[in-house]
Amino acid sequence: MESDAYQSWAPSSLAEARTFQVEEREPRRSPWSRVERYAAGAQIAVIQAGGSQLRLLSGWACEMRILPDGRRQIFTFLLPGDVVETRGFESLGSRAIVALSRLQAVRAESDEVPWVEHSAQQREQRLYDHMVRMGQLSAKERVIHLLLELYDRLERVGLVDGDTFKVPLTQEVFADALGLSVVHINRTLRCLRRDDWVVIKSGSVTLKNRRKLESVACYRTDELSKVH
Amino acid sequence: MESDAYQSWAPSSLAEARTFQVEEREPRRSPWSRVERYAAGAQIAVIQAGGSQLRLLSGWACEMRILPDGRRQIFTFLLPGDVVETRGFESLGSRAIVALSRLQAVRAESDEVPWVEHSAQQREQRLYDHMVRMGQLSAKERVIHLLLELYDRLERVGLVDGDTFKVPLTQEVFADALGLSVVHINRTLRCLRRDDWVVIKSGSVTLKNRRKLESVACYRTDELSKVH
DNA sequence: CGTTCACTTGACCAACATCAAATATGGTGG
DNA sequence: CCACCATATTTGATGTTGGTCAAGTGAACG
Repeated sequence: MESDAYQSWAPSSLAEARTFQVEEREPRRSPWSRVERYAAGAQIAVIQAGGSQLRLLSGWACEMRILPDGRRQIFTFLLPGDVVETRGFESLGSRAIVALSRLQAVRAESDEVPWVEHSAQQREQRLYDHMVRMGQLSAKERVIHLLLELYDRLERVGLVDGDTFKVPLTQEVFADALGLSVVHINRTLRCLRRDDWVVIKSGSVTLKNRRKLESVACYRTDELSKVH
Repeated sequence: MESDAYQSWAPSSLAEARTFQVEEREPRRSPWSRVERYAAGAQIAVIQAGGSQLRLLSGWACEMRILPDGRRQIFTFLLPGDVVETRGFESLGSRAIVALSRLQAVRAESDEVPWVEHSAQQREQRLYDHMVRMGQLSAKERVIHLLLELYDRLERVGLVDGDTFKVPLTQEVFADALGLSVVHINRTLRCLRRDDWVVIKSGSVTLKNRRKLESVACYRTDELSKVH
């Protein structure tokens, strides 16, 4: 299951990406009858008024909010296999779900209910982890902690190759997620590279010595994620 | 409906407050048949294994996590009228619910289901707001933003007197909630007092000029909260 | 090849943390 | 009512983290 080529995300275009674009769905070889496709930067949640749920097949998205003065906060990342919660979005766009790369998704079927619920639980768990990151961890810890989470989640759906995985995120997206400036994200990454803890190269991340990283960042593999 | 006298919260005792204490329930004049009582610092969630829900009658609690190195993150405050979520706590204590003052609570009845769900939605909304606070706002903004949230929530249950309300929180609790040091919380409060924006005196908070505070802190009154 | 966007780096500064100590404040027993 | 204790608040001095501004590099794309 190869994911789509990652496409860069123009942050300037994102702010006014109120117009979503659904590309033509074409059957292809995918076993899914109704695959929906979205372009990077597309806002994909608001259209789901009916309260139905989408499951991501490939590509990344995020939940975010934009403040009146332009500051952005990313709440969580949505990865292949995740179910996109679209309930509750009637309550005025305090959150938006935005594609971070090209995306494929399908409607969740009724026989997937347990999976959908499990996904929702994990998502809530991630919100708490993310709050700890931003409230208690230093910049270096935050980056490592987030990378470990991404590793674990991608590993679970078979998207990790050894200790390396693809991350279609610009440093600006990292900054908006972790509550840091782009410049400081950059310096932090350089540090991690210098100490040979994490190798980041054009969308590819390699975690050396996972154990050490876990203890440095107070990362605790979440029990819930092992269910199922 | 006068709330209980607030009791101070000993942070040191909190960490090891694994033992909850349920005081004797006495009928008193309260109209509730089965009122449960908790002392300040008591951990109240873990005992609810059945997945039933408690509704707070008086007193404050919080959801929090303690990191292995002792750092604490408070996720949200639970106020009178709120429903304490106790589902999902089987998933190993990644969160604890702790009383911040003396507390009274009752089991939620089955005819309260819509209210319970509404409370859960609001709680989720608060988690997002809190992430924005910690990720994007400055110290001054964070404090104001939080105080505005508390004001709105207390106002909804009739616990605001004019522009003044009681807050049974130490500055350390504020610090743990907002991801700041106690010292800096203190200095920030002094600033707010100096500029005559907020008056804080022994557990009482008065917000002068709410409009200005809202715009300073990027506070947006949440539409969801007006439902019901 | 010029444009755009992401990444990188340096210089500088503001926000916030840390350490230490002094000063309330509230609850207690006498 | 007072003295005492523990905890909370306040303040100063000082250091660190991370933000801002600005400029430059590099890579992708038409």
